Amino acid sequence: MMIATWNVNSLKVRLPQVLGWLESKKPTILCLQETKCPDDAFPVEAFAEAGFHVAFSGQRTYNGVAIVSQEPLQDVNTNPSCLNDVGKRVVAATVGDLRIVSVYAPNGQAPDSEKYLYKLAWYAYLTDWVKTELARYPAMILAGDFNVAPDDRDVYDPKAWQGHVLVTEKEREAFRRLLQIGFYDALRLFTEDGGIYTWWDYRQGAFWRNWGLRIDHVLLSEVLKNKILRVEVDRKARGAKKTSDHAPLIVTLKDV
DNA sequence: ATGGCGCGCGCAGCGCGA
Repeated sequence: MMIATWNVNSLKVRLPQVLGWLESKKPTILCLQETKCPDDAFPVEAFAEAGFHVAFSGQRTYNGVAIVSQEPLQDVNTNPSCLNDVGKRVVAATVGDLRIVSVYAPNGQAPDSEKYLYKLAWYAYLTDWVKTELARYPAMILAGDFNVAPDDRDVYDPKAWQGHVLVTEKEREAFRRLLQIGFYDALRLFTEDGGIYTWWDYRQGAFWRNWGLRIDHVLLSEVLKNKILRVEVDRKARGAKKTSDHAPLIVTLKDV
């Protein structure tokens, strides 16, 4: 099976590109973030015509997450109660034996900001909730924009980024605590190479200079960690016209 | 040090993202 995650920075603007991508890649599951799309405006029909089921949780202007799946989605949870969150940042659903969670972590703005404290608190809530969820669903995948570059290999210029949001030690700790409850960073199971990024700034031709960060991740629970065939970033999608500033991250698993 | 781009909202220019 192939599971992908993509922060699309507005599903309304990106819908044609997302549908084209689904048609060419034919992923089993695609998790979306930053749909910026209220639930009553979600393009359910467009996905249905393309042969995909959807689960979503969105709002105007900000945030918004979805799961797009070839197989029907069951036990959809759009509002984990212990997440205590005003933003729509998590949606979970079951596909066969797999529990899938599409995640959009807060950005954090700046290390001395209220939003940064909110981000750290949000990670603590997420970790608590995921722990409970993992006890119910041993085969679990968290896929999304975690807004943390786990270590300096994941940053194009660690010195320039030092002290900035996305790379601070507290954020990295929060991310590691999430992993410690029983998850594995799929890319790091596949390769130890640095310089693999999923986001590039729109400005300064950052993509063409490969000034990027690895902040989108697919996290696999223990029972799935030995099933990886391939992990790749679809840089071609990032290089397209009218693109998101994130590229899709694709994980292929065997026997799932 | 700042803003640089793109989006939503809404019709100007700002807040926000990362």
